[in-house]
Amino acid sequence: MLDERKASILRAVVEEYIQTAQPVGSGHVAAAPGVQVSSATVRNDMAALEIEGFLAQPHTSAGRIPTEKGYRYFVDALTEPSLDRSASQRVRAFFDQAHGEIEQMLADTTHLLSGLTDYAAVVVGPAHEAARVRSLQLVGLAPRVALLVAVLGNGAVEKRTIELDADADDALLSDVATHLSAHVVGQPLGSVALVGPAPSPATDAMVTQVKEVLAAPSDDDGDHVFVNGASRMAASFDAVETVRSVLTILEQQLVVVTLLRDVVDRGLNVAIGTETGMQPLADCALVVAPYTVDGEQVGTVGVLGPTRMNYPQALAAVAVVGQRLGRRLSEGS
Amino acid sequence: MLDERKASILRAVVEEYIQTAQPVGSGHVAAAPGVQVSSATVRNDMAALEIEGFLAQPHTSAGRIPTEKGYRYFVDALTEPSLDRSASQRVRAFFDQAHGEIEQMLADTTHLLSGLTDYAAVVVGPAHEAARVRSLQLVGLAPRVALLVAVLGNGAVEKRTIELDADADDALLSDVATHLSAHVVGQPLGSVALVGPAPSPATDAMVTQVKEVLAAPSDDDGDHVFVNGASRMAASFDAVETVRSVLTILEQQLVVVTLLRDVVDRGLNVAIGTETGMQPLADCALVVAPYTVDGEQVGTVGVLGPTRMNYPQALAAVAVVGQRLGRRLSEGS
DNA sequence: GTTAGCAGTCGGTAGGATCGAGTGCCAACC
DNA sequence: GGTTGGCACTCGATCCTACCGACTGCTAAC
Repeated sequence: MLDERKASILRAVVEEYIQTAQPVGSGHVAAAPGVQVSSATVRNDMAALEIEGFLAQPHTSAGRIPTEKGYRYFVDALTEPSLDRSASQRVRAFFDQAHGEIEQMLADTTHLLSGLTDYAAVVVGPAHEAARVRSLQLVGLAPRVALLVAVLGNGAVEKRTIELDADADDALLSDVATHLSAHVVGQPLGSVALVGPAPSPATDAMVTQVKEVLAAPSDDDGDHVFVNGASRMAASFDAVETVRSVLTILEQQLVVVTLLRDVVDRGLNVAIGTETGMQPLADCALVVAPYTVDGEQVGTVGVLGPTRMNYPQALAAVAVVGQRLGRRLSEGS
Repeated sequence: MLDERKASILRAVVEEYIQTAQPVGSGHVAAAPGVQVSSATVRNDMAALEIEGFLAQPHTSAGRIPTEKGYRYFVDALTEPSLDRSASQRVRAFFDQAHGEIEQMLADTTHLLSGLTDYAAVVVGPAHEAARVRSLQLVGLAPRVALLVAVLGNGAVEKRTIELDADADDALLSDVATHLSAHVVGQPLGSVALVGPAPSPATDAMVTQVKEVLAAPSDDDGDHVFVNGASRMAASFDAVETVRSVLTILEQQLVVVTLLRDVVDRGLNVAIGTETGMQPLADCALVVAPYTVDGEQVGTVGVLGPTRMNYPQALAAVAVVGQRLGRRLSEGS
């Protein structure tokens, strides 16, 4: 909807503002490669862009800064950005050596992503509910306390403490576990179906109780979120109050998960300012990418930075990391 | 070593500075309860306190602020502080309802502590190495990948991914696990002793391999640290650079663990500014308390705030929470 | 040893001048 | 008609100065 030249001018403003954090004047834009007209012409177009809502002026005699709408246009107009050589080298190296516990790997992924972009990185891990149970075990901790341990197909471990109604020795627990295993192993944790009658009454009562615990949603809503690089995020802002309120968001895991899920569900890969739907993130932008394991979306990676973030780089990094992470997680299963 | 009156004056300065963050003048000190002399006398003593290194003057014609040495004297002179009613009520309520996974409980404890003090809270969990193995299991994830899952006496679960040298079916894994269990269950995870010869050659080779993995220190050094309330910490400082560097520290789990351990090992319950041994924490103070399970120190709780923190409150909160946490964790075993 | 009084210091704030980056507009130009 | 150079104008940022006020250190009296 913007003509060629205005689009170039908008792009020049965004790019310079991202770099300098200073309002951009017509002179600078005219000097930018890709803009071949005089500063007077730029001024005319910038005035128009302001009226149309793409740019704003902090005060009369200052340059322009992009509005949310301006960033949005800029982002939408980006051609598929690609990662520079050294960065993609880092990504490759990381995933080549990645191994071990899934949680550790997801946490390390936030390190990688944060290091690549210099913003805060977030990784939402696969929901345990969706993974198939590979093994189930009951371990007694105290006379009336047992720990239910379920190993899932992707290597995650889900555990629930169970307060038993009656004393149980190891043999009984073992019986219950064996009985449950027969019905639960191979099924997704989230859809634990009916379990048939148990061999003995004592076992049966306990089976029922354990099954209830198993079927109940886990304490943490079954979501696993890893955050890293909050300090890098802090460096992007100069008002400590902004930093504080963003930190408050990042500390609430449930909020972070919901936020990412919302953005992904809306089909976006970037949420700018109020597009995030969170007031404290008005000065932030969120770049996300879902990742898939065996063709199914199971999680999300993302970075959180200032609205004036380096979108091309962040988009490329998030896309590549999401893709590689999904591929890596698909290998095991 | 300070006479009565100087001590009162120092205390008055520290208390007011903690509240206002403004240099404290002689007039204010003279008006403080506990100081019965005129401002002129206070001035004389403050000059002396400055020479002795307890106070500093940001500039001539300003009030005084406490130095590290001043805070240190103040803290050492504190009589065992106690928590106010509503706070101890909160602590009691928390531990009365606390239940479930140990990790979740430790994480919730950081919430509690952060909420009580309005600073960042840290809890270092019991090292898995020290806990006795209650159950051990091997679960196959892929033809040559197995997950070793050890349930520990305190309800924690330790897991290690094992890349097998040879293919293994469930029966073989089960054999190996059974064999290992016999030798490992009941022992501390950290001191997995020799395991006798296995029934069959195939089993034996795998037993050896798994035993190696089991004996190796875990990826995360066996320490488990939970941090919360970084946003509250941020609110205590007005230089974003300070916030950033403190966040950088808090993000490095290993550094945090080492830091707390060092402080506890030195027999301190408060580390002020450079006493922490970390340059970025020069403006911070750390209040810590170890907690014991069955009489043995297994972890640490602490809060991190500005040097001008509310020491009495923080000390009381950390002490009480540490004590209750230890007691709560002792129950189960 | 303590206190009242007083001169002196210095950061913080307010008012005013200046500077300069940047704008909007207009007239000329292609 | 779109583009451009020129020009008057705006307004934040910077610097200076004056001033205020919260302190201090010192001295002399108690």
